[in-house]
Amino acid sequence: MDAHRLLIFRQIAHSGSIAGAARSLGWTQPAVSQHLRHLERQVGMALVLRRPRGIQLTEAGTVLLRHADAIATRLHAADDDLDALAQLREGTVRLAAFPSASAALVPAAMSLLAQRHPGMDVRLREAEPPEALDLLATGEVDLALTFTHAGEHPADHPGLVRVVLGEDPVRLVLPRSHPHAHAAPPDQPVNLRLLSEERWIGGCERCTANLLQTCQDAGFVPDIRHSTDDYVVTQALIARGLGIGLLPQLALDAFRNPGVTVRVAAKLRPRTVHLIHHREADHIPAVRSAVRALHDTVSPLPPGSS
Amino acid sequence: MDAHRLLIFRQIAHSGSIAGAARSLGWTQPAVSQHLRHLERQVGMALVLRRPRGIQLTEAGTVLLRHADAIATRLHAADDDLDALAQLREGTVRLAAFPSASAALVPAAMSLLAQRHPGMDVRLREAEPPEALDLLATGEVDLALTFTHAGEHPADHPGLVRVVLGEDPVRLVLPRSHPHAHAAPPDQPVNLRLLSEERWIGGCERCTANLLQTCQDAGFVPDIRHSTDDYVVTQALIARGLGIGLLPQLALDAFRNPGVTVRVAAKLRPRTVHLIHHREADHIPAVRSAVRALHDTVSPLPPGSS
DNA sequence: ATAACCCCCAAGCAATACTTATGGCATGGA
DNA sequence: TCCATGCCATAAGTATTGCTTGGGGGTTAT
Repeated sequence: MDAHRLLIFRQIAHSGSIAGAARSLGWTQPAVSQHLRHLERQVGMALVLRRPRGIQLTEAGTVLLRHADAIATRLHAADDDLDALAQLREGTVRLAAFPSASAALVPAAMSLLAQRHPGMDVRLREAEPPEALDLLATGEVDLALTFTHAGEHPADHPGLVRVVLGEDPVRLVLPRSHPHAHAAPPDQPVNLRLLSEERWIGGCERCTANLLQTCQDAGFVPDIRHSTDDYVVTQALIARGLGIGLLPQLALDAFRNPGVTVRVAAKLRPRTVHLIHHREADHIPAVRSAVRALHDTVSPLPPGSS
Repeated sequence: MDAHRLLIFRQIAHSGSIAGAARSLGWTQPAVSQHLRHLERQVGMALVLRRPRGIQLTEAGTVLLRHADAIATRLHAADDDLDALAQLREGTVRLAAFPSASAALVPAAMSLLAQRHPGMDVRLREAEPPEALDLLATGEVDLALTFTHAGEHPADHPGLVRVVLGEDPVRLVLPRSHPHAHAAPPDQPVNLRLLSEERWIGGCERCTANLLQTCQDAGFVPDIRHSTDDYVVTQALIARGLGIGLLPQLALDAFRNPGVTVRVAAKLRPRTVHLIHHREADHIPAVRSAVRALHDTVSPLPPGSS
């Protein structure tokens, strides 16, 4: 059964004549006539009676018209649904992000997105970068927020595109009572070398690797006493004087223990935050708008553009 | 929304890859690939993600697939319905017939039809020939049984086909006690001239016209005392000796009053029974089968053929 | 009677649909 | 590691399809 011809037949049935259908289709009459003839040959039965003032449906034609109407309705429904997705009255984005971004960056972006497109549905899943990549590769999420530290070159998956969303500076975190906490103006970098005898707190696997690399650049090997990938725990330990550590600005934006002081330090290289998505993301409205919202959250529009 | 491409997309979605869809369609891979590209361009969104081992649906693709499946189901349902009509597991025929045919011929044909195609639905409407033609012309019935007397040439409507179904002999009907009722062997024609002084009973308008013509051929003008188009009434009148008349064999097959005798007579010309249908009737299975059944009822198959 | 409205058929041209040919990329086994 | 195999895409050529043009027949209304 040829769906296209079925819809032409529907036009014929509704307009009551072949010529009428041709008019409403913007065609000539023989064009429609030929389609009808082919359709009737295919089904092996007459679908209409040709009468002087137009056509009249046979029983088979009546039966077929019902189906044709149902199909036309479905096609319109499909158009409407796709239109809703295109105009972002609906649409889902599934996003995987690492913890500190999930806490600080993503909520802001989601809020911006909800404001722009109230009908959209954003779903966040917290995941460390390697897992986030897997989720993206298996299609469980549409977007992944990851980070790399300086010198790290990211593992790439086929079919995925990586764009730099921004830089996340790494800060030195000290107890409020620490001698270096207020030794100089807040914006003057601390020399890490002076902290080589401190007890340090490591973070996640890759953060700890970064800590080791940074200290090596500064000329010493840190004495890592504790390890946690939870920046609340890290700050709690620091506030109690159990060690000092490095934390990215995103984590500090998300949470700040009043018992700690944050300082910039020499040799601290920022980590890079990446946004990863499918090659086709530009052509998926919901994903595209989410990407835009994330970008706009990281680098807000210059003043004057509403 | 292009229904054809939508169904191709459905194949892609179900087979999980463009190449797979091409295989199941018997096409080459680029053919399917191009259709998908055109569809995606039309809807303005990506419908699938191209991944190394095949494709994966986007949100829009998932939405579209539901509609595509619904449409495919409808198309199959349409095929099934038409198939039922083609094979006469279903189907309706609306038939208009004049009274004596309705009583004698049509029930036999309907019974034959029911035996051949138990699922069929035949609907009879009794109507005199002129009305039957109108019903056919306005599409209220599919078939009309009419008759014409000798010399009458039938009014033709455009788009309708008239075929001769058979001849219906006209008989002389006398009271059982009438002098001519048994005056000679039953198959010897009576000379109408001998009945010129009788009282006659007329039938319907056209039957009465035929009576007048017949008598004129025989050389007299009949004395018509009563008129009825009901052959039961006619026979009741005759049985009571209130007149004599002419009746077609079909009417006598349908009903025979024991008080009358039927004779053949010279100059009596049979009436012709016509079957009228649309030009397209051959291509409407239900109508075609009804036409066949009527023919087979009038001229039964020669012995030896089941 | 002529105009207007149906419908059909046949032939020609233009758009579309499919094939062939080729290349890139990812995976899995020798 | 390299090659074989699977997926996909693009470009160009051909073949089919689809629509138009230009006939003609028929019925109805002015």
